[in-house]
Amino acid sequence: MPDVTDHDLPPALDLEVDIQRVPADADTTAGDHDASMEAIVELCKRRGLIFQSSEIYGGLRGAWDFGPLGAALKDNVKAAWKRQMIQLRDDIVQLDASILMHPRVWEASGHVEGFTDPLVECTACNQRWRADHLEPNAKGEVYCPNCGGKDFTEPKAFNLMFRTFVGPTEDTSSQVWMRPETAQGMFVDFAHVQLTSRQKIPFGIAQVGKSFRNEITPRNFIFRVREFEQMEMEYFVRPGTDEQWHDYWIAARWKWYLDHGMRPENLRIRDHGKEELSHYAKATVDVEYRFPFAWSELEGIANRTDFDLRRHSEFSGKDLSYFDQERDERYLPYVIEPAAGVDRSALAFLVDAYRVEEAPAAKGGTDKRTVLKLHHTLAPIKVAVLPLSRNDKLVPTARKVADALRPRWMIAYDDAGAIGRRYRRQDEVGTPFCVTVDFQTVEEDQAVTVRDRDSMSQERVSIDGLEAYLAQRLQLG
RNA sequence: GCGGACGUGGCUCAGUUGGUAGAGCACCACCUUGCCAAGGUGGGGGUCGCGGGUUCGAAUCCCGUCGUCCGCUCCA
Repeated sequence: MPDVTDHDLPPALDLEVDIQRVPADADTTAGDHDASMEAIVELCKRRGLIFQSSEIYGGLRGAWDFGPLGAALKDNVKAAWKRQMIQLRDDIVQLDASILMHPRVWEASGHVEGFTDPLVECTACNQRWRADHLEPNAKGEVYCPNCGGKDFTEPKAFNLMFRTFVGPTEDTSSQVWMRPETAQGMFVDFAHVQLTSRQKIPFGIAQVGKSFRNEITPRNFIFRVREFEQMEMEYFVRPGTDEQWHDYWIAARWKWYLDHGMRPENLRIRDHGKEELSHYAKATVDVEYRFPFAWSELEGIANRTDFDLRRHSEFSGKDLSYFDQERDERYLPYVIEPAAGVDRSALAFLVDAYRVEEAPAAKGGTDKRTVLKLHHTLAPIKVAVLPLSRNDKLVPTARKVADALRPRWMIAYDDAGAIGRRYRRQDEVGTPFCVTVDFQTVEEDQAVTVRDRDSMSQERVSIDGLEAYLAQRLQLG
């Protein structure tokens, strides 16, 4: 086998902040945090960002709806991910595979078997256990670790995948699964995408989409849910270069979170322990965020080896190996997979941006303001246009200013209530800039006041130059 | 799935021993030449998660169900 050349290896990445890497058994306790989960949930509900699914019917556990601003935030997270993963590179292409796939896909992937836990229940104390986790005693009898009872219900298979049926009959031949991860789409379509996009290894396929897992216990707001969205990328590399590429993607993903405003002290990389590794992985790290409830996973970055392509080759009978023309050799690529959760990332960005600060009050002294210091790229609304008061002189001009900016950014227009109150409203949902139209604007200078969310400083800017000014101040991309 | 707590207007809550719901904030309209929330006047909005039961009568008692939180189990 020829030597591995630089051509196959990842480029170096400059990191402004060193990666904080911790061992598998690192403490998960979150400690003090600026925002409580209660405060976040309350804000999301009150401002219509995120609320329970099917609320008028009592809600459905583990399912959440994203309202106008929440949907915009989530879109911005996904767009920021796709920008880094796809738009700014020429070695990664996008895929949008279907949620329903051939049932054999999930046999090959190991999900039919590996995602099924045999659960038994102790008839004495009703505690439930995984049958394969119960330890026999000296006599070889299986007993309940809780009460010592020896009578259990029959093992009941609990599969984390949702099941449904295609076509008019509901029998086993028409049964299909709803995907528990988007990754298999990239593996199953690997050869087709590689060929048609004329990519050479190393290269990647990226996908953003919904996945479904029938979690036993949805918990922590939108952190663990049954229907969720993933941002996954499968990067195919030459065996032997996989560990370098694994390190590269860990660094690249670390950088991405920081580039989008996440505070480094709330972020860390945790290695998986051996018993923690998935059935497909040779090595995995989690990108963890310090949520108010605990350090918890935002993203897993796994070295999946050639497990998936090998299994799909076996199960489908189709050769999924790659032929390297330069080397004149054929091999099954190894895969490095950064797989991030959209919903939990959005939650982490919200928590991280949430501040309660001292702010000057109108009648002297100070006052509290709640402000989401979201990165400009992620803010649902970029600019709010506010006439100083609702007034026949100011409103038409303010409307005109707002309409002129709309084609370029998400704009809010608000003329209800006191100006200070409206600033607070915009702070609360993270709008970076407020533009205020006053009497001086229409009577004298055709200029407006631009107020900065973070510093609360103000600057006078002519209407003619407003768009260019904002474009320069907004840090997007 | 088990155990515990809980579920009252958009939000946060109060509702005494069961007799047909209140507050603050928010919201809407008008007034206020007004730049960082909580001035004035007026106004809309809940039948008490949902279903059933007991009762002359239930937000208040009972059962079921859905949901939330904590712990266990499990897990991205």
